[in-house]
Amino acid sequence: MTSLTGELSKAVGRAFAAEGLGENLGQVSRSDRPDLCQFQCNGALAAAKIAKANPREIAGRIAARLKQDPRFAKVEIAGPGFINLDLSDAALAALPAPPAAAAELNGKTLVIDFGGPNIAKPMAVHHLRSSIIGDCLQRLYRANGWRVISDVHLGDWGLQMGQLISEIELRGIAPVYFDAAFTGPYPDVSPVTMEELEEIYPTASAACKGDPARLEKARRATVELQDGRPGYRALWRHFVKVTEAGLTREFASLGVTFDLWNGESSVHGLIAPMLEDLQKRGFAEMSEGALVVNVAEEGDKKPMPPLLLVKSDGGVLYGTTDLATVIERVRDYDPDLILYVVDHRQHGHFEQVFRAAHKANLNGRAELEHVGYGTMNGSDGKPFKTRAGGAMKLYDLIAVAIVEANSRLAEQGLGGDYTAAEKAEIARQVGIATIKFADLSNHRTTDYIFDLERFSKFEGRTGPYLQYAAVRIQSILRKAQAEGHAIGVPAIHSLEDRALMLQLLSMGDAMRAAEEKRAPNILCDYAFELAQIFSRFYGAHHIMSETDLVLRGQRLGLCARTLAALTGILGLLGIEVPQRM
RNA sequence: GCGCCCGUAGCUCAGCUGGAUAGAGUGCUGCCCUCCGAAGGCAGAGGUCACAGGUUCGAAUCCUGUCGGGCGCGCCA
Repeated sequence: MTSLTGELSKAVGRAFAAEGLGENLGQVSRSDRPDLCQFQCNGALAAAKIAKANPREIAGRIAARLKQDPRFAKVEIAGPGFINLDLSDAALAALPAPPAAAAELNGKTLVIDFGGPNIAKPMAVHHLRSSIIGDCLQRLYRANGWRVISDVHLGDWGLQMGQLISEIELRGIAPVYFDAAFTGPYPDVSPVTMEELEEIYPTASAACKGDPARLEKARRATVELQDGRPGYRALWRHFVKVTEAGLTREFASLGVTFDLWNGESSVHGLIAPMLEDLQKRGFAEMSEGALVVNVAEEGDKKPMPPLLLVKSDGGVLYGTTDLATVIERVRDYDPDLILYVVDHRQHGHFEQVFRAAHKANLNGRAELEHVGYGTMNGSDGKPFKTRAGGAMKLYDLIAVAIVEANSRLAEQGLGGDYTAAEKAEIARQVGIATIKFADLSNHRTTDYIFDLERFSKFEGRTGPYLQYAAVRIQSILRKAQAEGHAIGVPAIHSLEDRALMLQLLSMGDAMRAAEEKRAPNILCDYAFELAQIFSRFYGAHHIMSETDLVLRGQRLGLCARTLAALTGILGLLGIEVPQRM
């Protein structure tokens, strides 16, 4: 995706270079003062600081050079030394339309780890963030030309598994899996359903919390599972299978997909060799009965505990599997970058894992980065709970949003001629859009106040507003087609045309900035501004009733381009555009 | 205790590699459907950017301190 300000920065940078100044001073951005100009460059101020010279004098020399460039309709010096720029309408119109999707590959590979649901637990609202931020990023990186491998990375190998197994033993639900004399084969059908697991897990977890002996039993079961006890493995496979069936449905309802359904257990075979290698090379050592990697570094401002690889009871931890997973991903994909889209409270953990990986040189050429996001709290600022005190299920949240969308559809009195199936599909698309946009439009690192009302709003800066804008354009284009009106090449005749064209051409900048900062909210901002600018254009000019056929064609051209851009960005956010709504 | 993050309009939030008059949505007050979809558009009121110092020609943005809030800190994930 080409970057408009990137292109302009090159031109201005050349002017700086020609004056013997740093080329990087020529950085151009959209103007903070749209009333004064379209673009600005503040490099003369920085240059003046470095050279201890007069900024306006430097700006004047740069401006003189830029005036030679016919693309600029205006080159002005303002204030202390801003260089203000306007492109000519001809230059704007001549710029290529940003492609709506998939650029050519840039040769870079990303592995992205997100979702991270756990076995035996239904997805709760707090899984929403990782899922849709991660999904947005994988779509964005693909659109920006990366080869992307996404991995759901199930939590399927830790103490929780031992808690489940031991609880099932205590309840006597399926004794065959605990009979050491049994030689198999084990039953094909799971002894527990997903609903039962959802009840068993919290019970077991609570029991372990209050009873050291009970916890010890769970620990032992975990180690035996990891060591390969056949009955435990067979039981565990049932847990995984039963859970995956539910998770697949949940992710499908969100429109989120993964290339890999790996889990912590996937790297089990890599752990023993990794431990041996780390010990042999002197990176792992025994400490307080556990095998650890010391990751403290000189200059640390805080105590940095070691990364625990093997507990004193012989079990491995998620840091162990995370480290082994780095090895696996480097081996299989040789990525340039591995992103972990995980709650920011895990920051310390990832710092340990990354340090260990770097120290032992396990990460190949891959940069490792924790893309943290804010926690989800209730309106009281405390971790979100339902009235009953439990975590709200993601499924229930989606259902609420869809019900709201449905009632709005009915309120509008529109869609009287829609079939029931079509109404249901529209409500689903609108409901999901509401949730996704409400979540993604916050900067990912800010702590999140979960508010049901917010997830059901349709006015203002919301997902449905954007869908509405796109649907309205589709409607115009459908009518134009029905009446045989030609769609022309966009041209600029008015303020509204110009503003819209500028915004359309800035799509690449938004995508680049969102990638660099791993920040979906930048895409949300862009899409909202685009829709707003279109609405002004739409309010100011007639399209279908325009009698000047050339003008009408040009406006239809702007509509078509806007629709492509809007649909494209919404696609990156994982938001679908209904045919009508 | 140590460390990280945060404190911007009544509310929910952008902006933070320093730059011109600090933005949006919502809520509030008005206006706009005998013309393409009003889930819309336009206008108005609303802010000592927590506080105090400092660096700078210039600070919401950088530095220091204070207050307030959140989070993390070895055998859970």
